[in-house]
Amino acid sequence: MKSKEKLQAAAAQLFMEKGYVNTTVQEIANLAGVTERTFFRQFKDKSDVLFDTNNDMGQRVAAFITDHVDVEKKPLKLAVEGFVSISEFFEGSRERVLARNQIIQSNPDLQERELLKGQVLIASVTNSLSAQYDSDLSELAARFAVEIFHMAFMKWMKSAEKSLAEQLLAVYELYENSFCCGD
Amino acid sequence: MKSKEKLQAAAAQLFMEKGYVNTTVQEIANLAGVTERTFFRQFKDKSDVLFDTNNDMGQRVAAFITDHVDVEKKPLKLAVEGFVSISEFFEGSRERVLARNQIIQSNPDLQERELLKGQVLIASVTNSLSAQYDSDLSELAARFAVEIFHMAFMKWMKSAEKSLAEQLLAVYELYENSFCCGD
DNA sequence: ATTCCCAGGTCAGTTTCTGACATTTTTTCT
DNA sequence: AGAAAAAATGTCAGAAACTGACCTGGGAAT
Repeated sequence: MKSKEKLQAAAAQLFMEKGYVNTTVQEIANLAGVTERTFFRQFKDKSDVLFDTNNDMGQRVAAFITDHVDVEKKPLKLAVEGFVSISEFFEGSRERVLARNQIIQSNPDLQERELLKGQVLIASVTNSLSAQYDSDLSELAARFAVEIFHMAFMKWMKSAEKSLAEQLLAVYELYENSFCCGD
Repeated sequence: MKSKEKLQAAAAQLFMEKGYVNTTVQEIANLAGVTERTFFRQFKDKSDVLFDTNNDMGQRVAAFITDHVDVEKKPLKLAVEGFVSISEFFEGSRERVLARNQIIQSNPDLQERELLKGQVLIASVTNSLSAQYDSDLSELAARFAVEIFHMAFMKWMKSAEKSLAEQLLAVYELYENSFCCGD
């Protein structure tokens, strides 16, 4: 087990036990059996330990989009389908996702970081869309799609009744039924 | 001049002169003629000095929305009009806004904080919309409206050719023409 | 005038984060 | 295998961000 993973595991455990603010980087490092200094070599700051920096999700959604080019289809629809395509990835780890989200919601710093991740996601999706669509249109669609995902994700976490994919489609349909065509 | 304002002025000056990361809270406090301690009494952290906490903008947009209830009108349209209604507020201080934005774009921490402000904005708009519309629909419209504002704002900063209001309507029309009706 | 209040000062301490350099561990090359 | 190179981690010193506890002076209220 690499030290990075050990640190992530240790952090997750301690954040759950005593909360984010009450656990010090010292403690995380100790529990992981390494030095505080190597924590800061692996992660740019304390909050970083909770976030994937590699934008896995963005890559996957972008891949789906580039694999399903279809000039007939509206960009937002395509982007939302991209998110649907990765949604089952979350279904298996509902527990972990919920726990992680609880930690994040407990602290403004973490919320901010989560939002920044959203920006990276937008950039990925924008980029993959812009191979087929106008640049502004791509960005707008990407932003809307990420917001739809965000809402669906929140609803999915609040209640287990629907799958994430279903929530995504539900929000998308809410949009289609209520926003489109005229004022 | 209250110490809070002196600190804000000092911070703005120093951030411009030497950049955000290179200026210390010490220096800001010194230039403002107060102690480091009182800086942290006025602002929760270093970045806080750049942000209005009172959500002025959200209040104004929300006020417009509640003043212009119209069951015929789609919520997104109404929300966008809310943003249009406050857009002239920015026109007068383009210089300041640009300078401030340059500082913010120079540092991830500041970008994150700006994004959190966006969430507060979303909450305000959602709240004002939900007096007339379904709760989920209100949130979705608020999110989309804020994204439209965000894009328009960026374009407005990049070039002075169009007013912010014009950019807003341009982005909104891009949405109307390209997203609506069918897949 | 006396009390009270409160913005600000003082100080000591914790925590986060970085730079510089030493040491260990792993990989690569022959 | 064994030397050389490279990557990871340790050590240490220190700056900067932030907090808690307590003190102080001067203005507002009664």
